[in-house]
Amino acid sequence: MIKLTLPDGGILEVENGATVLDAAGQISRSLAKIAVCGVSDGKMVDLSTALTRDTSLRIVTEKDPEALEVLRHTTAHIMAQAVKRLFSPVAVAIGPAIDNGFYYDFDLDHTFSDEDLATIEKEMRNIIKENIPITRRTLSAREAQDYFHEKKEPYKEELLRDIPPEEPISLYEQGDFSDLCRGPHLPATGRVKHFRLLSVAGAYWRGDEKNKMLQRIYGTAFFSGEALDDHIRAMEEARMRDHRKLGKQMGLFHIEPDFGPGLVYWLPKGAFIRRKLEDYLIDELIRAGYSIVNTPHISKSDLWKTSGHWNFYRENMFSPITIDEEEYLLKPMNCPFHVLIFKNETRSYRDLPVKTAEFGTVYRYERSGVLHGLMRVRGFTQDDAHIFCRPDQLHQEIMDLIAFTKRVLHVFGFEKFDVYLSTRPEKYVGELEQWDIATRALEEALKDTGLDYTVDPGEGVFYGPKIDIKIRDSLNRSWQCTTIQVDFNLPQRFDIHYIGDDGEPHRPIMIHRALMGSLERFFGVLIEHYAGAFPAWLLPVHAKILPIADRHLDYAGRIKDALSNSGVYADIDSRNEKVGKKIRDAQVTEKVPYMLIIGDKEEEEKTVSVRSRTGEDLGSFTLDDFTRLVLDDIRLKR
RNA sequence: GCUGGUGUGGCUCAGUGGUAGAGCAACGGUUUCGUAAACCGUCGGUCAGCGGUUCAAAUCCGCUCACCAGCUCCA
Repeated sequence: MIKLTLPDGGILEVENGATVLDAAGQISRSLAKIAVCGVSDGKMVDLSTALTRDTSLRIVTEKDPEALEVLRHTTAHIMAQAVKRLFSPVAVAIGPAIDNGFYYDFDLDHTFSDEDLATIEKEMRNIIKENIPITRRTLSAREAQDYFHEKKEPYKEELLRDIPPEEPISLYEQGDFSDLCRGPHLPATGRVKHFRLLSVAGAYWRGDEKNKMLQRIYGTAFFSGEALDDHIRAMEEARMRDHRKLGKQMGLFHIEPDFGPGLVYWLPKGAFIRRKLEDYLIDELIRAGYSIVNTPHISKSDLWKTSGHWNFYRENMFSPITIDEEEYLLKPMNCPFHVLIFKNETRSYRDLPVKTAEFGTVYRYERSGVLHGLMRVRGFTQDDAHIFCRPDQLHQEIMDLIAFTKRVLHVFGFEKFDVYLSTRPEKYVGELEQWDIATRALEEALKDTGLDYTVDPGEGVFYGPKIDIKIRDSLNRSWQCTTIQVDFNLPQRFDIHYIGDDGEPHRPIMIHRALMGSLERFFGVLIEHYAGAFPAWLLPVHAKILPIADRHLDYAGRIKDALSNSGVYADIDSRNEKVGKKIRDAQVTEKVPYMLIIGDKEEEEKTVSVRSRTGEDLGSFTLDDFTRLVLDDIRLKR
């Protein structure tokens, strides 16, 4: 007998050699039914794993988050098996579980179509019906090499070469299919029930564009039909919220693909919202001690040579413009200009930190395949700022920035963030020692604010490491907006300094930061986050007045004027339409916060009937009460 | 940039070799209406662009551009 320590601290005695499933069954029959795998000694193991010594054991069930990973991984194997049954020859590459599902990469001559997905799905259902046991066996590196060589799986052979020789190599087999895999897996194909293949796309082998492009099939799987349906519904919801769709429908922005892909036109309503965002932010910036500046859109290439952009960022810059035989470049960043503003006067250590902020419009060349609505464009406006500070101020400034960022993002209802610390990339400028100091400063600030963060090795900018804060929106999707970057390099390149209390010149440290990131992207995120239903404080129309018949137009006009005098923006739908149609347009298409329905009754009682865009009838209001309601919304930014 | 798909009036889409269609929007009228689409009529397209095949091309072929799903990259 051996002793198993369970998560609750209890000890379970089982026979030496009993499997994880046996142990689960010994705890309870129902547990064994929903068991997916086990965690023993901190390692995920199959249900069929034999236990041969005293150890800790936790049974992972369908309710645990890790279980989905196992399910999806197994579903990926079933998909690969189906593809191998249907097509030949096929080489399989990798097929992991990912955030919302799984994928598998294949190399074959036939190109998959959507019809193929249906066929593959059908074959997968066959495999599931066959309820094939999934078994694991381990073999030596040599055996594995021979095995996959014989099976003509060159990608597996390549993967094998990267596995350290001392590590055991495991193979998972289900009937006519086998795969190199760490596992664990479900015990049989029949355990997979609710899945869906979603799309097919190209993907480079190992994500490197120098390698061959493979075909990737994406899919997802869940333990219950409801969970799968929920997920499909959420995908549908995300499609409905797509900022490109809503932007068109609501008249927020526009792009002219024929006259400049990735270049954004802010339509009146979108431009109004942008102005409100800018006003709000400028207010906050001034309060936080920033100076608002404006700088040119182009400058001579010399500036970009000095800054290092010409060497390290050229592939993202637009081609030079020649003016009076001099070469000018469109700015991809604002930082060199802010450095020049700093340099424009002699700075004392007492002046520091100097904080310059600008809504600076920059242009970056992006490869044609990556443009995406407002999220990825070629011209955008950053809510950019640069902080020039003394070394002893660095830590506090970063702390302040993180707090400032959180405060502003909370206003928009963003409560959850993913924080990344990106370290030195392959192409970089400056000395290693300074990179270390900068990276440490960011890391310490992160630790001191108590934020959880992930290190992203090699993902920093060429001049310094950075903290990226990704926003989770209302659908729990993640967007990168905020970035905080420490830079020792530009101050050096431009030879800027301040006079210290010792009367000597000293080099300041520079922090680059963008909070919303780009106004375009932030706007896109907001559209999807709010599903187009912007809070009143950002909107050009707070209330749509909907007269029932033409004879109410006079009263409608008087209401509009009265509201306007108290700072509530109202519009009248004076079209010759029935009120149902006016409601539909105001609520569904325009998403105006309030609709004021007025007819004989309202005119008689000097009231308005208020309907919210959520569809709720809020009842009859006096004009004063309604004004107060809207002004409260605006004041509280709700 | 790469792989696959798509490109038809302002919008959403039908039309697979034989004279370009629908709904919505716009415009003109009728109707004056009580909480998610009234009715009638009118206008509007060198079918992304260029070239080719054909008696004949939105439709078949080639190139270019753009968009979409990804890969890669990033605010």
